Amino acid sequence: MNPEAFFIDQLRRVTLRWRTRFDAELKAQGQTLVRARALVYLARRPEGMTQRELTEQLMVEHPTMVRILDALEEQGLIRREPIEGNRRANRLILSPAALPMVDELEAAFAAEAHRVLRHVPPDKLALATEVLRGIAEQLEEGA
Amino acid sequence: MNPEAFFIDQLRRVTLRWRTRFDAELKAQGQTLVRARALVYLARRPEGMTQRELTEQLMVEHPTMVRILDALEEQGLIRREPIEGNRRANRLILSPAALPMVDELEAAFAAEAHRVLRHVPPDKLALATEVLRGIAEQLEEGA
DNA sequence: TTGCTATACGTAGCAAGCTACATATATTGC
DNA sequence: GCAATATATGTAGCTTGCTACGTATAGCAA
Repeated sequence: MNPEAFFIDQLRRVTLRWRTRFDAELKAQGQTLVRARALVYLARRPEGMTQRELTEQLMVEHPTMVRILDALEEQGLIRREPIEGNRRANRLILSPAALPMVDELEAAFAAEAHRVLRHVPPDKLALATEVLRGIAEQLEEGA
Repeated sequence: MNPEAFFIDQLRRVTLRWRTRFDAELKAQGQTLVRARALVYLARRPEGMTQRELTEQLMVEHPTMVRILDALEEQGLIRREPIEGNRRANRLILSPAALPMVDELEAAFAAEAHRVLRHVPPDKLALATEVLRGIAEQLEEGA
């Protein structure tokens, strides 16, 4: 296998394994990786944000977001609130009940990330990150 | 966001964007990224292999593989052949009709990979690959 | 040989990606 | 002001991941 193909294989491998591991860890709390990410991003913005903004930050397509939010709303962790003066957008607000869970999720995420990445020297991690960021931009330019 | 979290975000971003792009390119041929990968691996082994072997090579779980193979069999590109002396395993065989498509797919994959990765210097790509491989192993050890 | 365990494949059902299409509301340009 | 366009959200339906469970066959050990 050529180096480019092998790189792509490893990418897929790590991304999926990470998701699987984290989903398994969160299962007890009834959460998943993406839903946890959504909650964490929302917690950083107490004044709330629209679905569109959250969709961009999480880098998913909007139908995916709709379902994530449906699930979180069902769990009583967020609500979609009408925005005065803008009847097509919603403001997403974290329920007070969600705050302790968000702290737990954030801690679990950081701990797990560190457990998985602890053997990677910081300079190599930085370089790999930079390579990935460059590729992502290349992909998003459509080029 | 801390460097570890940012790294993980970039990982997900690149992996998904790559899959989306490649799926879109293959749509005209009625194929997808995983199915193409399956065909390419099978083409490298004219004597065929069992589902278990292919499952390991593609790094998916076996129910995922079952569905991929169902689709490919439906398209007439492969067949599951009984193995003499082993009544539980199947030998997967590529149909002769699939060979030209496999060549196309392999060429498309290589071309697209190169288009996306051409701006990454080989030494950096190698380093990033090595980082990813290390992380994957860490993840697979369960540690 | 008989029964336990391991292996190979399959089915069911869920989550999370995606595209394509639908609906309602804003915005903009004439 | 009205028509055309753009934006925000939602729905439908597909693929690909996964886990959990089912079934048949192989292998091994008492």
